[in-house]
Amino acid sequence: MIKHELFEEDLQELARLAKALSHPARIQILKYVAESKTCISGDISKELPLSRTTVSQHLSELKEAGLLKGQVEGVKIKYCLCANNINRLKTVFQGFLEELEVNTTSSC
Amino acid sequence: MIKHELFEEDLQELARLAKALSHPARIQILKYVAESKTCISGDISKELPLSRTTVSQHLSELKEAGLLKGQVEGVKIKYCLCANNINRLKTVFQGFLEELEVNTTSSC
DNA sequence: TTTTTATGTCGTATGTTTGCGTCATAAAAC
DNA sequence: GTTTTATGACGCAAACATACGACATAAAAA
Repeated sequence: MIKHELFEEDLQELARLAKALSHPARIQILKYVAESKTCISGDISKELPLSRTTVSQHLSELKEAGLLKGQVEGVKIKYCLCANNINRLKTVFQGFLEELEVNTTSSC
Repeated sequence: MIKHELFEEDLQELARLAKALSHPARIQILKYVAESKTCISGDISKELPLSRTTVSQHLSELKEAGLLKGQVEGVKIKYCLCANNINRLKTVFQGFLEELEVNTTSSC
């Protein structure tokens, strides 16, 4: 009995994406990968005030959400944004934010 | 030792807002309040596949995040979007999404 | 071939979220 | 004044998230 499934799929998708962004470490990772060309896993860990293990877990979550991909390069792993899903993220969020905008009549 | 506080305040703010949107019930509530003029607490509960108590808790979380306000009207409580903070939400998210957009060179 | 380096996985502790029933309260209807 | 209606607050259980040390693995360097 997973209550999430009782909601419309588009609500679930937006909620899943929002959840991926719901921790400052994951946002910092996404920003860092976006702005750096290198984006090696080890470099990411060094940027954050968390243990390497914990960062690795946050990386997995972002991979799970489809926002990142990792490519093996010898011993190292090069992470990069997954353009398709980042674009999907934008579409979904912008659509939602516009829906909220339209009726600012019911606001206070 | 709250690890969240080790991150920059702008990352924390975005994460807090994303967390408020990280459950389909809360997204449905925001959409419903945005599109309906009435937005009585009881009506909201009836729209969702959750108990009234649980919906009330989600409403509190949205209030806590500043996205909603409730005005007492006799026995009933009328909910409405909080325009200021909804706009803040838009600014913050759009800024973030643009940052990700700029360097799609480092993508795959 | 041994050691070092980069990384993921596992187990576990602690903390947070979700979901709901029961209770309390206060306005409105009777 | 009693009952009904609408609602939040409290307390609890189950599920999930966060954080990390210890271990495993596999490429590269020595």
